[in-house]
Amino acid sequence: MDNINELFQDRNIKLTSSRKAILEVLSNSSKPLCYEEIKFSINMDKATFYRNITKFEEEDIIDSFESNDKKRYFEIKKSKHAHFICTNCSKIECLHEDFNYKLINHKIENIIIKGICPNCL
Amino acid sequence: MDNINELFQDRNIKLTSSRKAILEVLSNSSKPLCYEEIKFSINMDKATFYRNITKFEEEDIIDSFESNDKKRYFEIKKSKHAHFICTNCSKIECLHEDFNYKLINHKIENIIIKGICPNCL
DNA sequence: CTCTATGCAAAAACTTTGCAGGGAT
DNA sequence: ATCCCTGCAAAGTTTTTGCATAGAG
Repeated sequence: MDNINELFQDRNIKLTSSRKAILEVLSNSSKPLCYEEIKFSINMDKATFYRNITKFEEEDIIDSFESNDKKRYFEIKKSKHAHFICTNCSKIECLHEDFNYKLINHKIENIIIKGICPNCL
Repeated sequence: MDNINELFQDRNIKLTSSRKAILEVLSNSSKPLCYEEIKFSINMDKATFYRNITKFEEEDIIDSFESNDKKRYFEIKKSKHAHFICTNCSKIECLHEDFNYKLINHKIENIIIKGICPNCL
């Protein structure tokens, strides 16, 4: 994401420094992040954080999924890809392979594969 | 599952009526169930329930996954299949199609696809 | 100026843990 | 008799809500 401001144009959402901060952290990260991790970089109340996250999801700016550690992880919406979550070490991998999934009449938003990662095997 | 008692043989786990009850409810169900739903059929403390669920997972008797409603859903371990979870109505579908997923060096335990189901589309 | 966003504190929702007593083998 | 299981109550974790104030457009 070169210009976060673009995301706020044409959307029913106000540009605040909290929101900018969240999106900056997420777009500088190569992997999905949870509240704790984002909070580490920026100072923001958790209520504000989650309210903004909700807004971002409504506006189709980010995706989220629950990981093995019960936390929700967030990432900027980009080309659809699956996530592999290790149920042993909780590491999250982004999988860019093609999964050949065809679900007629379903809209697929998110694919999560849980299992044991190479390291833990 | 024709004989639940078989599951307890050869396993480091005692056959108690609580455990039998959980497995009976799960094996009579065509879909994954959460604590609330199982609790509806049988009377058992939630601590006991979750402790037994943990044991069952350790012993590879059941599988679980988190759904859209933040609850954990359980089912007797059977042929590997994916679950589709509707992020709108939270309905869970078991998908028996082949997904053609090949993840070298990973052990796949669970595949969850989130999106919008035909009904909600 | 108006309407939405923010921070704080408290609540909510699901799951886990401590502890004393009960049950399986 | 031993060790694991159970129920109750209380705590834990992540996320959500209410309310008064601050800030964006």
